[in-house]
Amino acid sequence: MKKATSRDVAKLAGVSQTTVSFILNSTPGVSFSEETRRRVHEAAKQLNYVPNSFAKGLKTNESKLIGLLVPSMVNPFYPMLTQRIENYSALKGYNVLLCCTERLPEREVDYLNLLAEKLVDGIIYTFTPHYLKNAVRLSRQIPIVLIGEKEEEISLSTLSLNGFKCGALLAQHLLELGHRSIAYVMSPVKSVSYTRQRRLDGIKSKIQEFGLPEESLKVYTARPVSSDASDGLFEIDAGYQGAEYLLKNTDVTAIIGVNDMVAVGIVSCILNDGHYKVPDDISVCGFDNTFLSEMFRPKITTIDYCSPYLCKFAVDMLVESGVGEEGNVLKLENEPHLVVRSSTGPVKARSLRPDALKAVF
Amino acid sequence: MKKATSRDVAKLAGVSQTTVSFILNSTPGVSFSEETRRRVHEAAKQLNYVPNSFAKGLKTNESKLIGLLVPSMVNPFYPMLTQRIENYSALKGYNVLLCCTERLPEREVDYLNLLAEKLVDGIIYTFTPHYLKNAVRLSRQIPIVLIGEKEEEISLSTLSLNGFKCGALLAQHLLELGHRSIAYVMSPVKSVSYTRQRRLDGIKSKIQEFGLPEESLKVYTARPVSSDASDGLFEIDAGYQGAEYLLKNTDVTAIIGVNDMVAVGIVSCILNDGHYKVPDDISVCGFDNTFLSEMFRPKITTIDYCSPYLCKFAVDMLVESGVGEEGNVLKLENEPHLVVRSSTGPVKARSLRPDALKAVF
DNA sequence: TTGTAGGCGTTATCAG
DNA sequence: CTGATAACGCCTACAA
Repeated sequence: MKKATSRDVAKLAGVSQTTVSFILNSTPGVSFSEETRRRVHEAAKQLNYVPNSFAKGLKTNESKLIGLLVPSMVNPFYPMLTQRIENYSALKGYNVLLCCTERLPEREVDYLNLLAEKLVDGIIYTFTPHYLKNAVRLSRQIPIVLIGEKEEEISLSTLSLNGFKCGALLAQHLLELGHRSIAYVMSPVKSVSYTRQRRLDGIKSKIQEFGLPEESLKVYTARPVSSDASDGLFEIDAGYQGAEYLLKNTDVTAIIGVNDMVAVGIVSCILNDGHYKVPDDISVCGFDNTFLSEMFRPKITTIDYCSPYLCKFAVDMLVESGVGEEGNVLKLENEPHLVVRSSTGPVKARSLRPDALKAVF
Repeated sequence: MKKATSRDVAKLAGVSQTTVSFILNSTPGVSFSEETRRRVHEAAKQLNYVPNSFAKGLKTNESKLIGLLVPSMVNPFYPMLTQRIENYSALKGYNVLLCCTERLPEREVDYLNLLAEKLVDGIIYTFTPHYLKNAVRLSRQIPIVLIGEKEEEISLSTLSLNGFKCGALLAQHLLELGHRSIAYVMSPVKSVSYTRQRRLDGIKSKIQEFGLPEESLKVYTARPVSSDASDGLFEIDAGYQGAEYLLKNTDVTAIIGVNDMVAVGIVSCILNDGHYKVPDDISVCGFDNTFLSEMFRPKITTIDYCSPYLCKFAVDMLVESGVGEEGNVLKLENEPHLVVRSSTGPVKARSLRPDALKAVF
C-alpha cells in the first residue's frame, strides 16, 4: 500500500493541495465552507493519509523529537526518569529518542552528534556530561537541559538534584536519631562520578554542624568487580561488601548507601548475617526513592527528588521556555526531601559480634 | 550559528553540490581526484557540516529510527530489553524512539499512529498488541516485530518467549526436587495479561506429566490495589500478599511468582514472617532473570530468555531480513533456560505454624 | 474562500 | 570525473 500524499487527498477531495494543508492543519486565519472541510477530512481518512514528517520538518525545522541521554538502565532511577519524561513529552506532542551511554564517554559524544544530525528539538542529559565543551557548543544550536548536580561554571541549563542537601538531610535524620558513628558506602569509582561526592560533602557538613569529630564518619568505597558491570549487580555487591566490612571492623550504628541499590545490598547483608536487626541494631538508608527502597521489609529510608515535577520541568524548559535561545541559561534547584521508612530508628548500643571482638583485640 | 548546507560546502570547496553529495556519501560507482575529495572533506569539517536528515529522509524514505513499544518501565525486565535493543540498534546505525504505553490500550494505538507518522523504519513490540488489527495493518507499511507469546493466528513476525516452556521448566525443577504441593502467585489481572496464562499452562502440564492431582497446584491471584500502580509496588505486594495467604492457609512447599518482582515479594514475606527459611522450608522462584532475582540473599531461581540474543534478533529481523516485505512473516522460538540459584531446594516436611493449625481445624 | 508557485536540503539521473 | 536539473511532500506567500 503506497503512502498517500496531500496531493492525493486533494485530488480525491477535488480541491487544491493548499486547501488540504490549510484544513488539516487548521491554519489560523483561513476559513472554509463546511462542505469543503468535510470532503477533505473524508478523503484523508479514506486514503489513510498521514503527513510526511520529513517534508514537514524540512519546512518547519521541527522534529518534535527530544533526545534523552541516560547513563544506564540498571539503576531503576533512570528508567523511572525515562518513563516520566517520555510520558510528559508525549503529552506535549513530543517523542523521545533514547540514548544509553553506558557511562562511556565516547558513546556520549557519538550520541550527541547523532542527535544533532537527527535534528531533535531538545536534549535532556540525566548526568553530568563528560564532553562539556561539545555539549555547550551544541547547546547554541539545540536547547539542552541537564538533570544533575549544579556546577556553576557550566553554562548549560540545569535542573539541580542538589546532592549536597540530600546528604545533609539524611545525615541530619540519623544524627537526630542519636547515631554518632555513621558509614557511607559507595560503589566503585567508575560508576557514580560526581553526585556521590556531593552527597558525601552534605553528610560531612552535618557531622561538623553537630560538632562531631571527622572519624564519626567512615567512608567505604567498594573495590571494582571484574564481572560484567552492565547488570547492576556491582552496586548491590558494593553494599553487601561494605556492610560485611563495616559490621566486622567498625562500630557504626548507621550506614548510608550512595543510592538505593547499594542500600539494598547493605540491608541484604545485615539480614543474612543474622546477628543484627534493622533498624534495631543498625539503621540503613539510601538515595533516589526508587521502588527498590520500598521493595523489601524493612522498607528503606531514602531521599526523594519529586521526579515527576523534575521531569515535567525538564521537558517544559525545552519546549516552552526559551532555553538555548540567545545563550539563555536557566538554573533551577530541586528541593529534595527525606522519606522516612522503617529502616532507620533511634540508636541503640550495638553488641559487637563474636568475630568482631577478634578484630578489635 | 546557522547550519551549513551541502551547497555551502560546495561553494567553499569550489565544486558543485552534487559532487559534495557523492563524496560525502562515498556513493558507489563514482570516483574523484584525491585533491577534490580532500577539498570537500576539508570544507565540510570547516563549516561543521551535518547533512539534514529531513531532506535526506524525504529522498530516501529512511529515518534510521526504530520505534520501541514497552508496557512499562517498572519491571526491570523492560528497561533491560530497552537498553539492549537500544545499544544493538545504535551499533547498526539506528536510533530508538521509546514509547511507554503504561499498558493503556488507547496509548498503544496513539503511539502506533505516531510512529507511522514519524516514519520509523521498524517497530518492536515487547508485549502482545491490544489493537491487533491496527498493528497488522501497519505492518504492511512498516516492518513490525513482536517479542512475546507466540500466537499462531496473528500474522505478525514474532520472537516467542515461550511462556509455556518456561512454566514447564520451573515446574519440572520443583517436582524433581520432590515438591508435591506448589503454588503459583499472580499479580492482579490487569497487568500481565497473556504470558501469565501460558506460564501457568506450562506448570500445569508438568504437574499432569508427573501424574499428580490438580490440587497439587494452588493458584493465587492478588487482589488489585487501589494505589498508584505505576510504581511497580503492586507486583511486590502481590507476592507478599500471596505468600502471606499461602503460608497461613496451605501446605505448599514451593511458590512460583509470575515474575521476579512477585518472587521478591514472596521471599520478603517469608523472611519477615520468620517462621520459615528459604529454601529449607519453602522454595521460591520467579521468571525473567532480572537483576532483582540476584539482588537479595538467597538469590532466586528463575528463567532466563537470553535477552541479549533476543534483542539482537529483533533488531536484525527489522533491519536485515525482509520482514514486512510482501507479507513476509517470521516466527522464531526463543529457547528459555532454567537458572538455578539458592532459593530452591529439596522438599522437606514443612512444620505448620501455630496459627495455621487454627485454620486447618 | 480557494489555487498557483516557489523553495526547504537532499539524492539521483543524465548529459557534458 | 563533474555539473545542471528534477524530484521528494509539505508549507506559505501571494494572487485570484
